[in-house]
Amino acid sequence: MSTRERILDAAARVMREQGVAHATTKEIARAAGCSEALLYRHFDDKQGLFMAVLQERLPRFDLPDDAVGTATVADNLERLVSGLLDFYVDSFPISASIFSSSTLLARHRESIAAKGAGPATPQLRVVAYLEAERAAGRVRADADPEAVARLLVGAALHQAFLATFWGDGSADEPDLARRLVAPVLPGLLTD
Amino acid sequence: MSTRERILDAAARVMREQGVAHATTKEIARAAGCSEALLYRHFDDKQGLFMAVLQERLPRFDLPDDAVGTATVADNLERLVSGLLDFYVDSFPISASIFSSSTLLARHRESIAAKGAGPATPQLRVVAYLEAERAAGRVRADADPEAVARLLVGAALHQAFLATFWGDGSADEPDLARRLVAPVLPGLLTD
DNA sequence: TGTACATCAGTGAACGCGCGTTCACTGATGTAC
DNA sequence: TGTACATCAGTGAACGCGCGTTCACTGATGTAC
Repeated sequence: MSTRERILDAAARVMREQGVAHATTKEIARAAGCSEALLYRHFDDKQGLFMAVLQERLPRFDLPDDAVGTATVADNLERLVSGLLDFYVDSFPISASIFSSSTLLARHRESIAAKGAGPATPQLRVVAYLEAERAAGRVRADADPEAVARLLVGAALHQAFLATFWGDGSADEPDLARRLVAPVLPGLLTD
Repeated sequence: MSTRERILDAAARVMREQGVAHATTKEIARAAGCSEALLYRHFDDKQGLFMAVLQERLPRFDLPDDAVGTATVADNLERLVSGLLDFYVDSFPISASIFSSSTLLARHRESIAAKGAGPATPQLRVVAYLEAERAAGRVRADADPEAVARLLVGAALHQAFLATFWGDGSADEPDLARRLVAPVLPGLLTD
């Protein structure tokens, strides 16, 4: 693994485990097993390193959306929510760092605008799935895909918020994804 | 307004507008219109000031729960979600500060454990409302109040996340609360 | 009433420390002839 | 093959600055006699 990658891993790990306030150049270098000086051979400055972490170490949310029309909608949604739970629990601690500084947030916002992706991506994926199922006739015509997507995505984010707050992998309820999907099914499925 | 309150307001404002990374003693004192030295007449140290902000300047979530049995469940839920949206949009920026430092998070977690309240409070309030309505026979016996509460609370948190990210009061959709409530009603209401 | 002292909110200036950053350097590896 | 030089990943030590914190002090207000 290249040095640059090692440094990014180390920075992400420190941010995740100790918080961005403790992510000093000294601490990151220690975690990467190198000198502080070496950080500056690979990144312009500390903010540049943080930006690189946000761009390259925030997990992407990928769903296998070839699921349209296969299995049941309930099963597909359950797997989707299960993926959302993993995604947010994983990414929340680093995502939270973005909000620690208005200048970092502004830079990240711009870099997001430049490329695709962004914080609404997971929601958009769920909306796309639901609309595809609606087109396929398995979801009611009068359903509100965006509202349903917000509910499911939101619940996953909320769970990540609580898990990060309590530190443990708190409330790893086995059936959580299924329980979260169940309440929206009656209004969603065609008869 | 007492000096102490002015300092707390100033610190909360800086944290909200610039992020906790910019909330230095110099900046807080400037915002409060006093000397840095004065901060230490009212708080032990900077972390003590931050703790006080978290305890005294994070809005409490209060719902008027005398609504059980009155109006319709749909209307009550809509007002509840509307309150949740305001609450999270308001509190998110400061809440995010908690995660910037593992030591601050640990101290806050302890102070939470000592008193009541905590990040699960909004969810518990919604659960309590739904269970009361179920006892009153307006919510189906086979409904899952906790899952529904997580969906609604989560969607509100998610909205606050996006709004804070985009900086504007982004997506102040007029009917959002109603749209978020609608998808869970079919599985919730008794016939 | 004046006078002497106590109290207290608030400050300017300094303190030391740890931060982000730079610089001159090293030592290993590659390359030309 | 040896030799002279180039390249490049990496570092120790220093730099200046801004941070959190403290201290001796001020000036206004209250209080005792």
